[in-house]
Amino acid sequence: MPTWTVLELLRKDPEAYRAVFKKRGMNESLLEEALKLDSLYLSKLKEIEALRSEHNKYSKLVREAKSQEEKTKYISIVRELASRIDEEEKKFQEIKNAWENILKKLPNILADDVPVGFSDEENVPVRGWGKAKVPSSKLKEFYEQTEKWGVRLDYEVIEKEPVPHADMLEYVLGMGDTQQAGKIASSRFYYLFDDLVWLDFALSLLALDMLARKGYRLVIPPYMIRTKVLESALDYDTFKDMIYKIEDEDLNLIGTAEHPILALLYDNPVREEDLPIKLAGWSACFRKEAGAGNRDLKGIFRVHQFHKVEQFVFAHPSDSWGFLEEMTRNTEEILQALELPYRVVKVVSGEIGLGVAKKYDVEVWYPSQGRFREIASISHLIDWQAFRGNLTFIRKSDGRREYVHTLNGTGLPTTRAITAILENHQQSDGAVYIPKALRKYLESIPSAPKDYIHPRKKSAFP
RNA sequence: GCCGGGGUCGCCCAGCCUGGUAGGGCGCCGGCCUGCUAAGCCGGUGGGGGAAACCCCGCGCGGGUUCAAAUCCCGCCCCCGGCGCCA
Repeated sequence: MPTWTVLELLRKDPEAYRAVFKKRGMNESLLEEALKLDSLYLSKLKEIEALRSEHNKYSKLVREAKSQEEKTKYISIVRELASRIDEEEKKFQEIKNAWENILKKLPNILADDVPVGFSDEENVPVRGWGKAKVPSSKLKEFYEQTEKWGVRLDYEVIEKEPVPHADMLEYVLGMGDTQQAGKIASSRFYYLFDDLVWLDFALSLLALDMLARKGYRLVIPPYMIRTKVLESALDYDTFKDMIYKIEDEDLNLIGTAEHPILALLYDNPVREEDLPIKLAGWSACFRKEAGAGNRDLKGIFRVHQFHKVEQFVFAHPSDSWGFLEEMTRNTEEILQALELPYRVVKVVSGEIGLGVAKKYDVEVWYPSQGRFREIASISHLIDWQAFRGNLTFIRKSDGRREYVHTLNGTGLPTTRAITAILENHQQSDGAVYIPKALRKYLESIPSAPKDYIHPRKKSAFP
């Protein structure tokens, strides 16, 4: 395999790597074990190679032997060696498996400017945008999530309590049904109706169009992938309870387009001059949301199935960092087009994810909750995923392989964007304002709403 | 699902029948030569270990036979063609 940042650091500067464990709040016994296993692996590897070398030497002599007598002699030596190699290889295979397993558990390095901390509340806001509607009862909370950190957002104090998105959806607009969906599927599923269907499409179109105009290639990926491919994308042990698996087949429903897009280069090297490869994917996403408990059970904020536009970049190691900023800006521009007030936070070392070197979350203001909620997340994985999935490019100078860098980021998750719109763009008469940037995607559709989504006239069904 | 053909280095292909150092072409990189954007010639171009010499591994994946497997045998995956079935 080409040089992997993590393995290189483990071998050349274990103490620097230990600092990563400390920052992430990880148990260092994993590091000790990795160091021990790696040196055991290397010494056993050399031992076996020496034996195999002997074996090859005598095997060659068998072929070149002049007499039958000589031949018989060499064959018996080779036989002897073969059985020793067999024995040693069994032991080595165990070591190798353990070695590979532990490599897959190792955390990525961290960027120098990742804040050290172990809870979401320590995430560091870096900037904000928009004009937030803040209920007078939530002013203190708003301050604590913005100006306290030196991040300024315009705001307007509202006296009337905002309607939570779930109530907007089901009772004010009458365009969602989570009760019946719960009955026929389970909680966290939903029916969306009428104008919200158009809104869902329009949101996808807006995000795809903005990214396509920035040079991102559009893609609809497979919605199911093999387990070993998924393992290359993430720390499978941690995530396996979150993933829907197809019965009797080695297929998993994707939780995000990130994974099948990443797999475009799975065992499929590209040429150096093809980098960077920038993609904007659209897919349905399926998530068990195990461990979410009772959080966000109402409405469609946290659901098992939704549509999402995803940004993905395969980058050259020499210039990958700029894309983290570029992709974050892209997300911000989409939210600005939707006129949604948001803040960007740098995620702390303890919450960043095993494979991630640096991550920004983008959070939209929810007036009824008095807090910013995550709508997007942009991560730089360096060569962590590339190592697992063997994602390489062929160096032009010498034809050798090198790992690509991968970055992924939310473009726009549509159902969550709908909740943000229902919260931020609700009017006193129950209608919902449609941001101007979305309108051109609705204009060509005669039955679609154009400037406002109005509550549905009551009828018996649903 | 059945029958047949196929999967070999970034791409195209040979080698398989008859087991014994994986070869050619294209592309790319470097060098040489010739002064002219060309052609020609030489070398390099899968992975690992090693300071290096060099050694080990690698022919879709996994097993087996053998002193020795790209090559023979078994299972699986994928691609192409034909047949069947079909929202």
